[in-house]
Amino acid sequence: MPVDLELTPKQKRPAGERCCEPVVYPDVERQEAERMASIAKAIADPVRLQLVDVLRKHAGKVCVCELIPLFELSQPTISHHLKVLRQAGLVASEKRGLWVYYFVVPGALDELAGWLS
Amino acid sequence: MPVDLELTPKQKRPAGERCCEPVVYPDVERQEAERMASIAKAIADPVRLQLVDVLRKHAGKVCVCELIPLFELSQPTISHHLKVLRQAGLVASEKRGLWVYYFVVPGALDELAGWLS
DNA sequence: GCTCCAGATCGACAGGCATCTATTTGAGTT
DNA sequence: AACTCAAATAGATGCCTGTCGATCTGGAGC
Repeated sequence: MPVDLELTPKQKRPAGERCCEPVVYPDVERQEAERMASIAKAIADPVRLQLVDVLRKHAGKVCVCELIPLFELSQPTISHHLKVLRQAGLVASEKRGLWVYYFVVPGALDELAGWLS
Repeated sequence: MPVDLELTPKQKRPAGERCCEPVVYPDVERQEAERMASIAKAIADPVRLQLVDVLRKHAGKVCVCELIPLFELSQPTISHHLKVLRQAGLVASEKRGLWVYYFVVPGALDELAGWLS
């Protein structure tokens, strides 16, 4: 995403005319925006948002086999969504015997939550 | 997105065995999840996130011509991103003479912000 | 009317994504 | 070793999305 935050000089405008306030620029830097956007992207799917919701509300760690029947989706699809969440750093997993337990990474949502509020 | 929140019966498991807690389900209903996911999707792009950031931090309304030079992107691309934000109900616009002014719709981020915190 | 400018829309293209079925992996169990 | 089961991976498919250049729209001013 080629975003440039070095403010490029304002476009020429008819002499003495402005359409609004002088110059406006984001408080949030590009890197920060990219980080938060990637978190937002991870929860930008209803299934993933609900997965995170379940994991958050449930204090402990939750087994994948408990998550699958919550949705009318195939096991690989749920596995895929969990992978997306893992790669975004939002959740992590731990294998115990045959089963794999997922949990929300503490603080992972904080930056975005802070910006939104 | 075919998400079913009617909890489907748990899968069969070897008698007397469970991998974890009985049953877990989301606090957030499907409709709610879809609404919040669509908001998340709108800010799931660094450019759009920064656009919202500018509009939020800047109390008043901001002219499109002020937004364009903030990014190294073509005018149609910025226009497209603003349209996405508009369709998500996150921003609104108002035409005054030649120029179009955008602003954040009050409260539009509240539901998602609340869930995240 | 004609011209000029700001912004939106159109059409195209490349890359990304959600979903599926089929298969593989890896840990227990017999 | 052979079998079973949970979860991950692979590969395919159809749709969605970010970007661009070109064009359209509609208000201002001559």
